[in-house]
Amino acid sequence: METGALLIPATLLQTRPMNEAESKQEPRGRLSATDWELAALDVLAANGVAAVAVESLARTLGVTKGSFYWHFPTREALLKAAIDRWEQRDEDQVISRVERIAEPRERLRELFHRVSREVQSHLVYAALLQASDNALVQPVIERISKRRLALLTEAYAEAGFEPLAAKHRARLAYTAYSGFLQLNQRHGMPRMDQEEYAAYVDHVIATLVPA
Amino acid sequence: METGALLIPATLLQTRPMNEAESKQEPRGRLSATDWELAALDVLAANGVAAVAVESLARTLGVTKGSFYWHFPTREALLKAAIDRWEQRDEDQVISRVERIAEPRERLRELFHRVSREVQSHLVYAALLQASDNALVQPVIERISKRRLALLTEAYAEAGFEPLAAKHRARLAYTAYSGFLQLNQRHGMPRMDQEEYAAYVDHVIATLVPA
DNA sequence: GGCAAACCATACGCATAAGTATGGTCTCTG
DNA sequence: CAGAGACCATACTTATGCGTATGGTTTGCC
Repeated sequence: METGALLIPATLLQTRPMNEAESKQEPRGRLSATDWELAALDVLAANGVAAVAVESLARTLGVTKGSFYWHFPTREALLKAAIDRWEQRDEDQVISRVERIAEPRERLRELFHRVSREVQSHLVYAALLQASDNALVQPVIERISKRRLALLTEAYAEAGFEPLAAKHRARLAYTAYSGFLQLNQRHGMPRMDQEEYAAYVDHVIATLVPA
Repeated sequence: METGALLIPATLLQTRPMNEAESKQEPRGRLSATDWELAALDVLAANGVAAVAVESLARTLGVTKGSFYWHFPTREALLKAAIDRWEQRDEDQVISRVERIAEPRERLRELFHRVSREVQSHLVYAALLQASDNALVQPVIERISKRRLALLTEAYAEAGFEPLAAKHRARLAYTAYSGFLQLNQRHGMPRMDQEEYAAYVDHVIATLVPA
């Protein structure tokens, strides 16, 4: 049903062909709405919601505002389009991918590992969390939280937890996840290296997933 | 151990005498720098860092900008003063208070309970976390994170954890804490009622603190 | 090759919020 | 009770960033 590497957003891995001098001005002919959305996701992941500004984006795309307002009526529209794209492309695929695993404990372990594998792929989510007071992103992260929480809760329930205990453990796991994102991306806490990080993930799994 | 009153910042509980019509304009004579700092902490807790604006603050204090710029050279100065006040008043007291408990497991449990007792008292910290990209608050939350993480790590180590395991468990506990703040204050996730919340805290303690 | 439509540049308007300049009023103290 | 310093109001200036108006250039297509 799905193809392999779709888990990781193209924008985050720079899969998009880096044809001309990508650093700044890259005058690759005309632009489409999609180009703007991808660029928006890039700066969203790198610098947060507030950094998604039309004049700034236009500069990095080698054009001016005039271009932008042909493709989008407003900045909000771009933000919404970009977030929608991200949400459907990444979010839905993580869910559907993990949901297929029958054994609940294995499903949980896989979920934790997936989340940990490519931290980069969660920069957008971290940025959205950070800007959750924004009227546009608030419903998004609320929706995503509900969905992921439900996934976790069900897995724990299937793994033998009492309904309430499953709910609590799911909440614990999910808050640990988003707290980790918040404290590691772009600030705070001493950054971990690769093996320390792997060891940490193992510890989390050992602690939060029943043997 | 119900000394909890000191835990909760005065600003959050409105301990300050509510002499005249506090809702809006409250013309209580002249103002001091401290008044501005307390008011700043109020809106900081209620509406985040961005909401700490001088004209807005002036309105709620019943004065104009002219007053503000007599007490402070800049908005940043106010923010720094307010955060400093909060950090020293609240943060130091939680630490020093909990550090006195000799038994490590009891110390951990007390820490979790303290944190959970008055969610209100952590609105400021949640607001700071949210604005951690701000150049002023970034070092603050970094400093606080290090301190709290060290406290947790030491407690786990004393409780018999291997050094690395203690570090990991501490990180897990701390990220769960800040993730919880992030997802509950002012957005996201369905709000919990009182008893569900208490049950959740118990679950967290049972899961993260060794028996 | 010429005309629409798609795409873009330039030059504005406008709102917000910080910060400045200047002069007023209160209050304490000698 | 008078003057000095503390406190505040009013009226600016300035910077940023969204959005608009208008016209220019490119591209697909007959």
